Amino acid sequence: MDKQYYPTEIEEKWVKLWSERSVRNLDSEDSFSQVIPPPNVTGTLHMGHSFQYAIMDFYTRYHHMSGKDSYWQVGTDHAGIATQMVVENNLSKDNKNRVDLGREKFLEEVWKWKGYSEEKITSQIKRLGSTVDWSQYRFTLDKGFNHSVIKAFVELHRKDKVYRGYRLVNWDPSLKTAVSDLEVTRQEKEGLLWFIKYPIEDSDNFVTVATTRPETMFGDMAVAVNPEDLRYKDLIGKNVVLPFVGRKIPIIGDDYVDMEFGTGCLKITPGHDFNDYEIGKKYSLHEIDNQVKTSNSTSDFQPINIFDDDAWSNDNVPAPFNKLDRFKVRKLVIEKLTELSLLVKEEKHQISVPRGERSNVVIEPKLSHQWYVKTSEMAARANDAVNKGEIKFHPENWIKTYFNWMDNIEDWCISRQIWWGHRIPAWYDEDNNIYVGYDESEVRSYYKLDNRNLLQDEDVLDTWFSSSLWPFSSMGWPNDSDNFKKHFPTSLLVTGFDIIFFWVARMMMMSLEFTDRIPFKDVYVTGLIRDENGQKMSKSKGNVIDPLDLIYGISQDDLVKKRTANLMQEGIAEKIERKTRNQFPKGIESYGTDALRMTFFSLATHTKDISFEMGRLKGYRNFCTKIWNAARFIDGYPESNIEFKSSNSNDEWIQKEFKKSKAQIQKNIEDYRLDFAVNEIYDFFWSKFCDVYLEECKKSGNTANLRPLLKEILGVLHPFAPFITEEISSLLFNETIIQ
RNA sequence: GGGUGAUUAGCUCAGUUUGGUAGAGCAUCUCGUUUACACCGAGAGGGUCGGCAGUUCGAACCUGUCAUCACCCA
Repeated sequence: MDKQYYPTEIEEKWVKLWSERSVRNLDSEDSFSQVIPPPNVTGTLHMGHSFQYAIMDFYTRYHHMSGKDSYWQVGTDHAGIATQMVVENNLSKDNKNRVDLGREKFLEEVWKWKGYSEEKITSQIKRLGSTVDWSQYRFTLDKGFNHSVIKAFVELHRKDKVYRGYRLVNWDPSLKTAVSDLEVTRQEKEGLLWFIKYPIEDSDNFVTVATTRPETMFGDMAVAVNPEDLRYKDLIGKNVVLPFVGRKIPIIGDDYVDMEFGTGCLKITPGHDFNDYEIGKKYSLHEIDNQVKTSNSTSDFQPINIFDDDAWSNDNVPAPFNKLDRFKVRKLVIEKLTELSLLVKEEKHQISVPRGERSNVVIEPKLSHQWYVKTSEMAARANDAVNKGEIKFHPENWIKTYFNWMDNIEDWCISRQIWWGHRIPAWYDEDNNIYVGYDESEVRSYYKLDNRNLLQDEDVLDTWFSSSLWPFSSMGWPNDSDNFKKHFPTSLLVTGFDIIFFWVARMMMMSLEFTDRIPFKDVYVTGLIRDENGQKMSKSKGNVIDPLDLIYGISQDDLVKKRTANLMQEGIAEKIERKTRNQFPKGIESYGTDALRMTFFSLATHTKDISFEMGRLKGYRNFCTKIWNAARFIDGYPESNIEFKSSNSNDEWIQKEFKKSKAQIQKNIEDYRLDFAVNEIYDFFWSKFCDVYLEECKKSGNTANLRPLLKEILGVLHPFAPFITEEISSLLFNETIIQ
């Protein structure tokens, strides 16, 4: 044995072994199972993935060693919007774009990219020593998956739980697709509130409305005031004349209006604001002959849309304001209102700007036809399972976050106007009648259609729709596969708190809907890995650490190169370089996978922000060396008992301590407290086994129990540090720990 | 506006259903190269546990309140 432990070569040997065969106890009837949260095929894996996979691998190995058939479902996610964006960006470097290529050619390009990314990702998962079952690998857009997604959609539709609706959606004007509420992030910002005078019909008076979005005035269909508001009470029922447009719009009274805000007069733009939409619907606002009317019949409601798909003004907007980008429209509106002396003032105002999670472009609420999942009934069922304790969150506290969202859940918009994804199995005839089915011929027979022309919906499904089927679909559902029968529902789900809504909740709803069973029993919610200052790791902050660089080490120059390559923003490279050179004067040393794993375990506390700090890693690297050297020392005493036989007080003491530690570790593992568990094994091994027991053995010469004891300890240590324990086991005992 | 969480040693963090002497890793200091290990050993320093008030024989922990920060939902 070398004097020091050099992990990388040894690890690669075991990586090869574990990735070529599945680590399973197929004969066992006892199941432990989990599914990997399938990583997006958008690129490579980061610290957060490694962190979670370390935990998943821990439990897979732990339960495997207890004799169960421990099954870890592996796979990747097609990640619709995200992946399509990556490929589009790559194409744009060659001055090509999606539309020119056409749907078919473009999809070929995406599949090519998928292959590239998938290979990187799988090799990374392997490199961490993850004991997934590679023979069962799935992709969320493979043929079988498509079958289950179509089935899910069609069944939901036939149960009246999926419907097509025409309403306001969050529209991303750069991606030109609808996105769900969850895919919109809000940014607090100092903005302006404009006060605009609208002339009252047949009068010389005005009402002044306050708005943060003057450019939408062309879509205004009413002015609302609070009926209790003495200032405006008498105006209710009168009309104002919309400047530039001449449209007459009513002044309505509704207690939704906050009298304190602005002037107490609210312009109502149902086509471009979610709240206004609700008010517009309530009064069934509709335009006839340049005059907006109210009615009692909801079907009359007809919002005015003033923007195209790219958020440029359309023909409902008069010249010179039409055919312009929305921000130019705003500028021009302010200019012209000023000229007409209709602008009273502008005031600083905190606004929250909605942006697309992926594109970072300002979201424009837009009227369109989209597909929706009815969620209320499904959510109630999922909540039931949580309330009954069938599904448990660890830490328990996340249950609050879960309910906070589930209790206010809205219908889920699942159609996306992109190309990469599961095409929606809906067809339309020339009269725009809708037919939903497995394929065109099934549709024709199901609806008993003549040979009328049918066109399939161009849109694809939200990625999270397919992800929500992952726990059962990845195991073969709707077919009754062996894996599905044996390992579903799964035992454990390890995932980040950031996707409780996106994913965890939706899996619960879908699983109960389609299998009548919960998808998993325990949900281990992890925090998010951040840098040593608690900052999110991101390319633009230049603080990203690649887990592989911690395993292998990296020179300062290479690290700088890596962090400054392909930056989106200009001029930050220098700052990043300075910071990086300062923080890593000698680059990053090689620490090995076991040290990284144990560092992750020690960080798996009940906190949501996890600062990754090199000191920890160093501590566990030292620990690995300690393990190695202890084994090397013991290797020097070949005379040995076969089993531990207590013959003096030192033996008795260590036996007692070991028993205590084992019990403590087991409890911690069952409680999902790997931070406690790894502390315990560290303390036992170093402070008790090495510092006390080993030293006593040296003094007394009673060394016959060292080998059997070490062997037992290696077993306990294995799920924490699989590589070094296997290596020592094979060197000293000529056998492997994991069979 | 509603909700959640955080504030403990120079740094990063623990503090385990139920209050009882404040812990770890890294960093620092002293001594030590006696054959497992200097990625080591022996030892040391370092904390009014965010502030205030309360409950209690006793509070980092329970209650109230204030402050600062972070995140989520609208």
